[in-house]
Amino acid sequence: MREAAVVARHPTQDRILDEAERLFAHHGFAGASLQELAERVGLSKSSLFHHFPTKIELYAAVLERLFEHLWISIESRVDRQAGPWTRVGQTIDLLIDFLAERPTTAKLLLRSMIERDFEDAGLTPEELRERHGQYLARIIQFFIQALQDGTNAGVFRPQHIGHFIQSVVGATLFHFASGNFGEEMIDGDLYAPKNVAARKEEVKNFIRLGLEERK
Amino acid sequence: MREAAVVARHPTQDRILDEAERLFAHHGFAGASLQELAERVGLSKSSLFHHFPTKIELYAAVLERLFEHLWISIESRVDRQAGPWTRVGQTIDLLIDFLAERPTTAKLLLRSMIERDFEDAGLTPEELRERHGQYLARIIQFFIQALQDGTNAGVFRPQHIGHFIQSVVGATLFHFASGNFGEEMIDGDLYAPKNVAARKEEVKNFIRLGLEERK
DNA sequence: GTCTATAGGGAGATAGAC
DNA sequence: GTCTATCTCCCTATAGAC
Repeated sequence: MREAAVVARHPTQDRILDEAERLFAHHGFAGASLQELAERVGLSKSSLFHHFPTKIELYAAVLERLFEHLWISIESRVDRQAGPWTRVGQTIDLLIDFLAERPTTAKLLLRSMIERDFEDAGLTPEELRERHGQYLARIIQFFIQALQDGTNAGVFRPQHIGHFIQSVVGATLFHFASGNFGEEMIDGDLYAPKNVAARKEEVKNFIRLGLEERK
Repeated sequence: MREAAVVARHPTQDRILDEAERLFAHHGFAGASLQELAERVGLSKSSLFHHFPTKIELYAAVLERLFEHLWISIESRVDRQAGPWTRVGQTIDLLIDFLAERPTTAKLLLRSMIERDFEDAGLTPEELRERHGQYLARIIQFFIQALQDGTNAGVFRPQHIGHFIQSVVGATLFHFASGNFGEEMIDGDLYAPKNVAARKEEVKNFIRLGLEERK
């Protein structure tokens, strides 16, 4: 049985995961080279195989750590006793803070959703769910709960929760992964603190207008 | 000077482009194999090089055709004399129709925005802009114009247009590229006609709530 | 736990006949 | 315009010494 709490890792493994995260985000699973990874970490290529048995396992470990960190960040900092507005707003803030921390995070998360690398490598959906899917499911469930509480309390307009989450995820993940396109849209660095703050307000404002029960 | 209208192509080239579009969408630029492409088209691998000099040129041609078709679809069918609400709504409908037509389109467009394959291959930003950037710029400009007209007419709330477009693009492109994640969210096939229609209403409703000047 | 050496295959691209 | 044959390179992964 996999441990749900933070998995202890060897320091060398963490250095490998850090560099692998950057390479997979920039080049994708197929485009990332273990030779380049080894050089950046300062190891020989074959030493990588001592820590991770295959390339796809390394990729899975990168994603697992990422989803784990995101879940811990949200779970440990959102006030579960607060009202639905507060919980939704805090979750958005923490998600955006997480994406804004490193420019590789949003690209990697987006890739993991649109690509089929695991299926191509022969891993079953069940294996995937046990690895990183468990954290994603908890994050989504946490958000759904806040939305349902708000609807039940009559402060949120009733709506299709799934479509709403698709819009929120699209508006956050896509923005921070959008590269040159996004920089032209907002005419500046996506990751500059003032632009990150502006994005938070944009998304929360959109949520407020979209959710608010009209008086 | 590049011709702005539909570029005439050899039938074989179009068959290659059709299959290449699917392969690049599924596996990414690095992950797509020219061997597999040749087999699917029914040609030998080296025959591909008669029609397209390099893999990256083939990829560029796939994207150029895609952006060209999207631009033509919008440009030829949106009523430029209509009011801002109508133009914005029609553009959203046509964009979603375009994405919904084939399950590969949204993935490919999203990849082209988040990946750096062209830069990695040594193509300059200027070359890219001349190839498919020109169509993207026109589409965005068309949408911006409708938004500005609405704001000037006092029917749209003033706002940061760049951030707003990021939200709209995220809510549409991400949705249709989101694969298993999206299917779990809406509990069904993303491309089923009734779910496509529901997505149109969701996005337009979001836009209406977000743009409408409160009475 | 890290290394050197290498296996074994597939990649993109080219040469040249027809 | 399509083919077969081939080049060269880089890929993931393994073997085995230290």
